[in-house]
Amino acid sequence: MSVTDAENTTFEAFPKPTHDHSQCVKDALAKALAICQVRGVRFTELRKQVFELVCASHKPIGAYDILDTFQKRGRKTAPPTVYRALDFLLEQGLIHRIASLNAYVGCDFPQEPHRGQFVICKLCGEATELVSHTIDKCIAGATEKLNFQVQSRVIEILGVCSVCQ
Amino acid sequence: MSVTDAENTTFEAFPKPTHDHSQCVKDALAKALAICQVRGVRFTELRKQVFELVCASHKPIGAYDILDTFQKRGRKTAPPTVYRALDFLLEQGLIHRIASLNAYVGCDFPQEPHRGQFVICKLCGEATELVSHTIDKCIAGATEKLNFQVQSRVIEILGVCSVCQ
DNA sequence: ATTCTAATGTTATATTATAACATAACGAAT
DNA sequence: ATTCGTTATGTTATAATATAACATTAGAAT
Repeated sequence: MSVTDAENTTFEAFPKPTHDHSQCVKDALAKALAICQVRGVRFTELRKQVFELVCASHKPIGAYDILDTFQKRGRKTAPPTVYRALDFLLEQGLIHRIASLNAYVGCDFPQEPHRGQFVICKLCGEATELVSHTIDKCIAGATEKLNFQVQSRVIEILGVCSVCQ
Repeated sequence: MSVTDAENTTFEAFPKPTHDHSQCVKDALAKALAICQVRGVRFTELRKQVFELVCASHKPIGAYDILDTFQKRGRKTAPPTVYRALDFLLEQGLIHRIASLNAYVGCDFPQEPHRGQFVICKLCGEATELVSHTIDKCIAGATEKLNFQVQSRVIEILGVCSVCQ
């Protein structure tokens, strides 16, 4: 469940190992499908399967992990197939790329475009997404002073989550 | 020259193409040398040369660019040689890695350990380092609520700098 | 001088990502 | 329903980034 605090930061609580993940996947799929329909873009079977694998856990997953899974399932797949599906999902804001891990994770707030902010546990690998308007404002303040036009941002906080401590 | 603003953000003005860069390099080398002496770690010739190449501009540089330069100079070098020197410089906080570019850039504030925050121009490639305590506090606030122990952070802001607009 | 450790050299390979071109599937217009 | 143009996927090859594992060399400490 997502939470919004006094500083106007929205975040998912760090996913408990016991949570009903099948529900997460179901929800994510339903949202993704709806978004693609509204936008008139095609949520093809390939894209759906890649999305499902990315959403299979809250741990960012590598492109080659996805590739391996496809191959283990007997589907003969090459890297571009996976990367193209990932690119589509990134463009639609359905997933995010974690630059510090070269990995991909489902977006918790796909309805509206935003710049991802992540908190990632180095022990269990779980990632939680923040949408902190305070961080946004702060960065906006610093970049305005530099007269810098922001296009994209990478904000990834690595450490140990509450569950793993 | 570094600047500190009302929000307690320290930053270098975006480097003008005309600035006297040889002075930047000289200063960086002197600082690095002093730091290594104090810490009793060896600023070897290889490390110095890699550091000089990283500091040769304010644009983050790739490991293989460094490798190519060494090879063009007639020095027979293999990737691990470069990566080990980069690892040393990273450990000592003399350079930072830019995860979104797979590249390395000199640290503007090597004296004290800190987590880098970068503003990077996609057109000219120049990077400027921020040390914003406001961003620090904001992230600390969000992570405390999650009961998350921060170990490291990646903050990279990409866009168009004042010079390139 | 000897010895231990840290640094570098060397070879091979792992990991992540894209270029370039071929084929197939789909949607729109006739 | 057929044709046509576009988008998506398949296929082959290769580029770009990074590390493992082991050998050798150079420094520092005794």
